[in-house]
Amino acid sequence: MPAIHNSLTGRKAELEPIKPGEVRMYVCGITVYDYIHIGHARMLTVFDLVQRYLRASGFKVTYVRNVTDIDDKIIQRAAEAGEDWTALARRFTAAMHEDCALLGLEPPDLEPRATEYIPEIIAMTQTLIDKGYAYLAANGDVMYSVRKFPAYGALSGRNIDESRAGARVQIDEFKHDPLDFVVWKHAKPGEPSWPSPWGPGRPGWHIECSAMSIALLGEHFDLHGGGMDLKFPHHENEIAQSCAACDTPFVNVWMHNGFVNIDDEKMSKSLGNFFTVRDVLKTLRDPEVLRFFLLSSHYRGPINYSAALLEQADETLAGLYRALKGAPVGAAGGEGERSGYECDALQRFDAAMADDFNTPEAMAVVQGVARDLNSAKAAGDGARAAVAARAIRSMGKVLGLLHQDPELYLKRGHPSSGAVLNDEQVESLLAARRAARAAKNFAESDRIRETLGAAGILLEDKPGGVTEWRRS
RNA sequence: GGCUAAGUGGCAGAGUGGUCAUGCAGCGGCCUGCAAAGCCGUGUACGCCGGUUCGAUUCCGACCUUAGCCUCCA
Repeated sequence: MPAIHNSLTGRKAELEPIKPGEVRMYVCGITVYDYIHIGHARMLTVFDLVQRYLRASGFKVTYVRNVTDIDDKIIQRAAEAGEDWTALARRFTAAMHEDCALLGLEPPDLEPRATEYIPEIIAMTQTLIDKGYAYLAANGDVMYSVRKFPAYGALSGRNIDESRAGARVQIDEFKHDPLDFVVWKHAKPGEPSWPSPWGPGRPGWHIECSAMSIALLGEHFDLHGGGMDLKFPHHENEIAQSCAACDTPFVNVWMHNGFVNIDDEKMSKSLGNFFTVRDVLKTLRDPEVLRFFLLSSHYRGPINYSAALLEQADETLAGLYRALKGAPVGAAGGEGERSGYECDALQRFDAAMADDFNTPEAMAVVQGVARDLNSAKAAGDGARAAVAARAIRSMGKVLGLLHQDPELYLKRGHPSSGAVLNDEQVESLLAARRAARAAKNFAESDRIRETLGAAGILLEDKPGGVTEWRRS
């Protein structure tokens, strides 16, 4: 059983699914008012990994990741752009899906949109009012009365009496208590709205996740994830709503991924250190570099983003593909019994992953096998190489990495180096160099190598007069 | 002010009460016409101060520093 750090208890514990063999998980997805940024990419990648690993471990997984398609920012952006808010939300949902596909993310099993769950949201709001947890404020909003829920603060570990609400927040005169939050927002003139018992309005942010997760996964499910910053107040509020409405424990394990920082500072639009996935991908040889980078540190810690670090990730990943290149596939003993060597490697990999998704440690296992693969190749031991390559591929599959054809991967140019020469031009220069080398005209062959090198083409002379090449 | 993380070698980043993380970069060697790639070898790393211990980077306590949350936010 994998052990997972639970934000609710602050400790690591073995996963105990409510239904044996089955994991139901909900992750707070994207509010679609803009293109996704690398912070989103980390969250999406982390939970894609969680989902993949749990499946690889034999669990039946139901992975729900919502789309928030009604929200203040969407309305605001649409107004600014003179675009219909539904059109804007649809446009950025499609863009998000494109980016997710590039990042190699498996689609969630279910992807509910807030606007499709208005009846459920209204019903849940009514239940909260009926049970005395929510009230209709004088301004027409339905508010949640935080003081009515004794467990409030359990997830974020805060005592509500010690919070200095009001010190930095404008106190809303319509709230009975400064901590109270909006469940249902009444519509201002011209705003999108749905009819409700409290007049036309729209859901608050927190209620949508409560309603959608319960509608799709039931009142009590296994795992709930999201970014660190959602712990408070979003997830705290979700717990307050769901537990109050259903009188159930709601979620067993809460997972929160760390942030992507820029120069050790939080990425934000106001600081101007904001990177969209689209822009970052333009600077990379392959989107896989970003996934590799994001998984090369543990999901709960912060990760610092910079072009230099991505460069390092590119080099390391390329090294893995270099090892895989030319490794025999399904050679002697290929598809049969796993050797002791392979079992050992896979076990160490699995132990790392089962320990709260320790991807850095898991990747160190992959590196070790890659070294053995290189040794086997150098020794001409095809059988050993095939076994190692197969182990790397199966570990890579769990990580969502190393699934590409090494040859094609390595010949793909790095955008910054500029693809000056096409494959044919490279081949013809290589033919000329081969002739020069055969004639022992090394001055000429070195000149050609330099020409190629200047164009970002790296050569490797192999035994038997064969020269392999790749782009830097 | 409250709460929560974290401080590891040039860089990134795991982990552990007492031989090894791992990768990138560096250095030496092998290989190569020379390279490249690869392999082998190589670096008195664990914020500071105390304590526990035969022994602490790892446990405990104080301190310093940094980041995040406390307001929309992955």
